[in-house]
Amino acid sequence: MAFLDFNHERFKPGFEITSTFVVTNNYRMKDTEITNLLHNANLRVTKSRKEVLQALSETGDQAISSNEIEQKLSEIDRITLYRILKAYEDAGLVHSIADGTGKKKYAMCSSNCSEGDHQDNHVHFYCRVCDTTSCLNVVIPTNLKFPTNYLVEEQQFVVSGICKDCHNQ
Amino acid sequence: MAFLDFNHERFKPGFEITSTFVVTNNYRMKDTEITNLLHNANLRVTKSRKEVLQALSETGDQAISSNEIEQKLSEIDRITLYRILKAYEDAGLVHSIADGTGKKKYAMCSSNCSEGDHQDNHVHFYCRVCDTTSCLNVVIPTNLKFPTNYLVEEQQFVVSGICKDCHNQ
DNA sequence: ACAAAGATGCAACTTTGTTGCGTAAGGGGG
DNA sequence: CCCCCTTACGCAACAAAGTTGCATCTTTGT
Repeated sequence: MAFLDFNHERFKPGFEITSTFVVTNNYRMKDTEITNLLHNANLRVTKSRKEVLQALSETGDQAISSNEIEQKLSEIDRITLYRILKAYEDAGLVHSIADGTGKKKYAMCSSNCSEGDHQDNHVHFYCRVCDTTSCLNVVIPTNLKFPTNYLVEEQQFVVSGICKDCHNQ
Repeated sequence: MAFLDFNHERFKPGFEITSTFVVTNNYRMKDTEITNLLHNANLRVTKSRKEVLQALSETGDQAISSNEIEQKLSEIDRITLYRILKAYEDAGLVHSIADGTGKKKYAMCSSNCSEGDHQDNHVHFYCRVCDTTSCLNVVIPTNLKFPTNYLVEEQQFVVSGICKDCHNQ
């Protein structure tokens, strides 16, 4: 856990991003992969749960809302979906983003998103043209000089504007 | 406007915060001040609008929800309040924060928050204990090395955890 | 003071999200 | 393979946030 004390220390996060920006794959997971993922997370394997993970893996780095998942799956119950997403978030399989649109967006955690004390420490981008939120493969460094008094548990860095696809038109 | 291109340039914002963390005043604005503020923003001066600005100025650096404002004012219509807040946001008098709670929080813009192309470029902190969101007097620098392709218009940096008051107990 | 422009207030509605509870299904033990 | 406990599902009902339309009232420039 990092500490904040803006009175005594400089707030100098010192971004030093080493990774370049690469769009993560829109990989359609195999059934066995999904089952293993659920097993490892101590979650029961059900039809709905597998479908939700499937849907999230297909969208890749693009974060989608509960409603969008519901439409992709058509058969799933709305309330069940909420509960599944909550379970996934608690388990660290999925992270949610408040992108300013008022709707929570969900995306699969990448492998570097550790369970338990899991932080979603990458930058998100919201495009106001195509109304999509995506995960950028750019990590908010955890070695920020956060001083005392404030206990920092999570950080969300959402950049909004126009994404590369919409901007090139 | 800054540009993003994670392929060619390092995402190296290079935080260099010069201001220290100081809680801004919970200053109760005078009636004439409020009137001037509205005039300068080309907004009509009405009872409700003055009261909303009053309420927001009283909370100071603490961002509050539409609902909280409604309760402080008791007489105001819920829908009118939404419209007032929208008008204030458009005019650059007020900025909103998506702190992850699902409710939009509002706070007055400080003087360095320029109108028009107004960015709310300071860090926000959400405390999960007292359930409050506050503006930190710490600015996200605008000289981030944002390269091409992505057009960056706004940035929101929300840090959450436990605030100094709740942590010292 | 008048008239146009704009703000207000009410109704009705949509969307998002939550809670409770009976039923169905998963999965470990025998 | 079946039983049974635990957990997930699905429905209803509800709560809260936010939007739209429209008639009425208020502000403000002339």
